Amino acid sequence: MADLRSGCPINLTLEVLGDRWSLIVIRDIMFGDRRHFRVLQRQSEEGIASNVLADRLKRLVALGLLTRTDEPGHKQKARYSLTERAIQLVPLLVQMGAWGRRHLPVTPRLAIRARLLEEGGPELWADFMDELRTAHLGAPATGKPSVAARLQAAYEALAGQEIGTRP
Amino acid sequence: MADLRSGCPINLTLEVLGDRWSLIVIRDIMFGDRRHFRVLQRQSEEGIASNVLADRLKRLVALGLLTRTDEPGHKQKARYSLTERAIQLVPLLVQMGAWGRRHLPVTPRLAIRARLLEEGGPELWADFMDELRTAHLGAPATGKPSVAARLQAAYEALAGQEIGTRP
DNA sequence: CAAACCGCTTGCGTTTTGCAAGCACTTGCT
DNA sequence: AGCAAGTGCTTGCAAAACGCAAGCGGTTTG
Repeated sequence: MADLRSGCPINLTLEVLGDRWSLIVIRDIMFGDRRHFRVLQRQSEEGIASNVLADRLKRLVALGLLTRTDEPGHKQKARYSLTERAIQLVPLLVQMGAWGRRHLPVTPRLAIRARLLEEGGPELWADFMDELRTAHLGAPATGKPSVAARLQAAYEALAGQEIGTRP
Repeated sequence: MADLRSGCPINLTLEVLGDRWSLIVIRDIMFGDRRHFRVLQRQSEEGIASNVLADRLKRLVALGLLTRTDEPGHKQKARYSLTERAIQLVPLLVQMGAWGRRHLPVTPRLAIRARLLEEGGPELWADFMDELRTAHLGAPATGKPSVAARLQAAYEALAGQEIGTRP
């Protein structure tokens, strides 16, 4: 992040996240709880190439959006976690989901989480961010019912329906 | 937009806007009221190349985010306007500005608009969107005090201060 | 002890980007 | 009338990024 084009907030955000893959990686770690390289690569809906994934992980760690730690009890397993910085991207990702859902040809199965988060409003986002803090930063649990679990349940319910409704 | 990687709302938004220049162009049209090619190119803070600008304008028109019309009374002048789709990007751009302002090395002069919009909240965004509708879609004016003017005034006030405060 | 798995690298062809120059045309000035 | 300035955009070319497939040195598992 040496040569910056300008100090405009929107531009700077674009310089950090304005490519086709960085936010995909963050999305999968955040909403899919995919914390390991192979999982991020192979369970990716979009099919990210391993060299690109490696590059993005390195870059996001360097930018302070992810941290890389060794998995305890497994010498070569690397575990990626979100930083506070990345967790604060939740409202941005929600807005991206909201806009995409309104204006682009989304599939219902993949849009359900976006819809729930959008409808939940800022309070739900804050709960979800707190949950991410316990999962990724080791913050104490709040004891509230899990937002992630609700999102996942809705997703699976729709994935089940889909067998009957789409070929 | 033929071959899509997946139907996830975030991914689709990224496929449309996930590059280093598309949102810069929209930002300049939206907040800087730059509606012509040469102005977009030469008054760009970030220095966009003319071929990239041409490509992005074409692409954004094709995607339904901009419209291109001939300027009345000037045969070769083209005027770019935001569509409703693009106007609905306001909340997303506000979130991008908010995140960038918190986490990246912004310059105060360029961050002031982001700050005002962020602090104004959804009501201010809605007013601003209505204003964009009158400016770009020919919607009737609301008669409310102009948000764009307030943003511009704040920007200029800070640009004035800056002469004394930064070399 | 072999097979599966781990994060990641390498090689290579294709696509996108960035930079500078320029083009056909219109407008404004004198 | 004539000419400079301005209009949106194109072209040529080098550099960087991307996408794909294969594979590598190590670890863990059965």
